[in-house]
Amino acid sequence: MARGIAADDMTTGTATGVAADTTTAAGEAPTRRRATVKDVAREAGVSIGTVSRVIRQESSVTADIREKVEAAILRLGWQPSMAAQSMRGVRSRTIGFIFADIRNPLYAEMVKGAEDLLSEHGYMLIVASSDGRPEREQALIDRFSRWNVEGLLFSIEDESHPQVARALARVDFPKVMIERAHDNADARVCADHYRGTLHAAEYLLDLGHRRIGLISGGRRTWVGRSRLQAYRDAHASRGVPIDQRLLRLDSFSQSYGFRETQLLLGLDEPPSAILALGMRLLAGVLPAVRSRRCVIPRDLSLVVSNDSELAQLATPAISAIRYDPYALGREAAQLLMKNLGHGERLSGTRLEIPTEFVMRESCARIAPNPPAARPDEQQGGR
Amino acid sequence: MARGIAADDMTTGTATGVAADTTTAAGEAPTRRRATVKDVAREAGVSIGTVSRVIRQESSVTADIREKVEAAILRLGWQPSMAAQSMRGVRSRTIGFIFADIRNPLYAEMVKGAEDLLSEHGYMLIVASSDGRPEREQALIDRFSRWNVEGLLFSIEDESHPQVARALARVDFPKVMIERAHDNADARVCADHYRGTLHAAEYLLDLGHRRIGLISGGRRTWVGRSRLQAYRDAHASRGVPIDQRLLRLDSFSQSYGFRETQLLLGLDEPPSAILALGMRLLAGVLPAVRSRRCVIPRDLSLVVSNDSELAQLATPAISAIRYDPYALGREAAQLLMKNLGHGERLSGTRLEIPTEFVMRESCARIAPNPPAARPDEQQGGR
DNA sequence: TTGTACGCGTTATCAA
DNA sequence: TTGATAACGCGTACAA
Repeated sequence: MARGIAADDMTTGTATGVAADTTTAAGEAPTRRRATVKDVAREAGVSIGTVSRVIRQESSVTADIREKVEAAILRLGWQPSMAAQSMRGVRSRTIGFIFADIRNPLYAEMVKGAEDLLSEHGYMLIVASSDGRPEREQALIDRFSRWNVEGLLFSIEDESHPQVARALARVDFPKVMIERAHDNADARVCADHYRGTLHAAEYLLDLGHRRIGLISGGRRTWVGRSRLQAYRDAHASRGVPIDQRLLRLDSFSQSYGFRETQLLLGLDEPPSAILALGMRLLAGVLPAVRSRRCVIPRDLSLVVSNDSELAQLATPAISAIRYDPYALGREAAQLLMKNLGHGERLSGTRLEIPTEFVMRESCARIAPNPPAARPDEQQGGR
Repeated sequence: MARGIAADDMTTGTATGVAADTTTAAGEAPTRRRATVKDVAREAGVSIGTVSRVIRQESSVTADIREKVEAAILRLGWQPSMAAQSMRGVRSRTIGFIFADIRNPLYAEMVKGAEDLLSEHGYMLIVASSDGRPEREQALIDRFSRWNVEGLLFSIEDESHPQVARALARVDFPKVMIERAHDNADARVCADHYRGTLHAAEYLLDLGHRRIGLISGGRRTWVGRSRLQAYRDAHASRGVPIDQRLLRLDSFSQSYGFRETQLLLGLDEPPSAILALGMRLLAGVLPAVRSRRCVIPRDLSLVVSNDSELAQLATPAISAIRYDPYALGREAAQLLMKNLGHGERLSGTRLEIPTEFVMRESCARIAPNPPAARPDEQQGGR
């Protein structure tokens, strides 16, 4: 009576059969048993083999029997148990995706991209975040493996962590790294951060900037290394030396962006430009800049990565290094599907998503004279 | 020979053991079989029952045997198959979460909140997005059920969709609705949108606004209804009639925000204030406002929901109705855990997350005289 | 074309 | 304390 389900079925169907719960004498928990093939077979008056053949779309079933079975299935609301199917070697049609934090909009986009492509292939995506903790990454890999996922999309936190490497090695489904490089993966998909960063750094250098702050994270990942390398190469190509104190490479977090911006602007020789490379940094950089009554681009030029609504709509609009994370997720999933198709792995495949530089209003040319004494910068007099 | 497991074990003994693959004579696919209890039992020289007892932490196993078994497990890299365990009724320790689109940062926060709480209880969260399509919602519910999830967090798209209602009814685990109301769920957690919207609307009315545009979505959900009700009640309490043309209630999308803002501002009698209630609307509203050379708050007052970095850092900063989606996700998961604990369902529980109004610089007082002719509004006199 | 019986990898119940 | 064995729900040879 608390649950109208059984009652409803009774009145309508020929016989609810097993799916209906056995309400024990008193008003106890209405624990209802899930229907099984046997129940369906009995309900339809056939054998379990026939039921199995019906749901597996085998052609060797006569129309009327098929109808009877399908009706019974509908009546009982039966669905084959994944567990039992899985034990018989039926594929799970499921892909796992592990990354640090779903709150990073980039990952959210990638997840959506992957999910869309996978669903086109009848696959389902299950995601879990690791918080960037290697133990959790390892636990999740193991857990996914126990769930019989058929493949894994993974954005590892520390590419050189031995435990995680071992966990990756011992599972036998294809693995695609996202924005990372790893020997134990079959393929990787990354945005072209090197080129994007190179372009941005050269742009700033060519505007005359000689002290460019770099705020970013991911020291232990391919993304971090590419960006730093591009920053260095740009300086080398323009013959500009790098002041190590301008490098702040320990985190992507908003609070880190805030703190390090303040510190940079407080230096004796503050940078005249900042590269803030990491989705959430901008929301920390902007308040820090404003708190110092610093005006962009007059007092400071700024380039961020990735693009965001905030970068587009801030005043002034912030120039950004952009790429399409949705496409990245989609490509990665695509690669996984290909790998699943071939028995052999297309190992070593490496896909690169292009980056583009979106020029807005956050950068200004700087006078080539040394900023030692600046008598005229009081009110930005023309 | 096809599966070298036994052979490998023999030869290596303590070393890599079974997990290592046996590349068959030619360069064939190194298809590796997963180890099972039997393998472990054989490796450790015990029976499978003992192995099972070891991993289930039963106390009735002597220390030396336990050690032998654990060593064997480590050597073979064995993990009990979820499928087989599941068939024996072992709980999956997994919760499902269904919503429209993970790219909505609110959901991302909720997911994180739920995930954090669940992991404290040894549970794992698996999420999937429905794209707001009822068929997909239904398919996902069924799929989760087949995966033996123990509970479901769900933000249904259309509360009155019969198919989805039936899908919900036929699965027997506890279900908690997120930001929605539904008879077939055991509990619900919502933000107090009514109060938040009421406060915002009254605030605008008290500033003298008489024509307040409302842009939002979710007609078929509790959220949408609460907001509209609050909007109406605020007007009623201030004795202000509502012009139906100011109501734009068909979507939460950014593009909808852009289009409807343009349309509203193009009316013969445009609104003097806009309530944009939906996370992604602001990114559409702002450009639309700017494209009309309309200045906030001089020409238009604006209040949005939910709060965001964009609202905080835009110029001027935008007043917002705020709540904590992380807490919402966490509370919902908490409720689910409670439901799992008790055999009986704490049905009908309803939790409300408080909203607050964050006043910033996007609203201005408006003169009480009718805006029919406005000769002095050329350059914002004074 | 349909039914029967076995096995998948676990857990749990018996005996020993 | 340990070992043998019967389930669990499904897929599938094989028999009818």
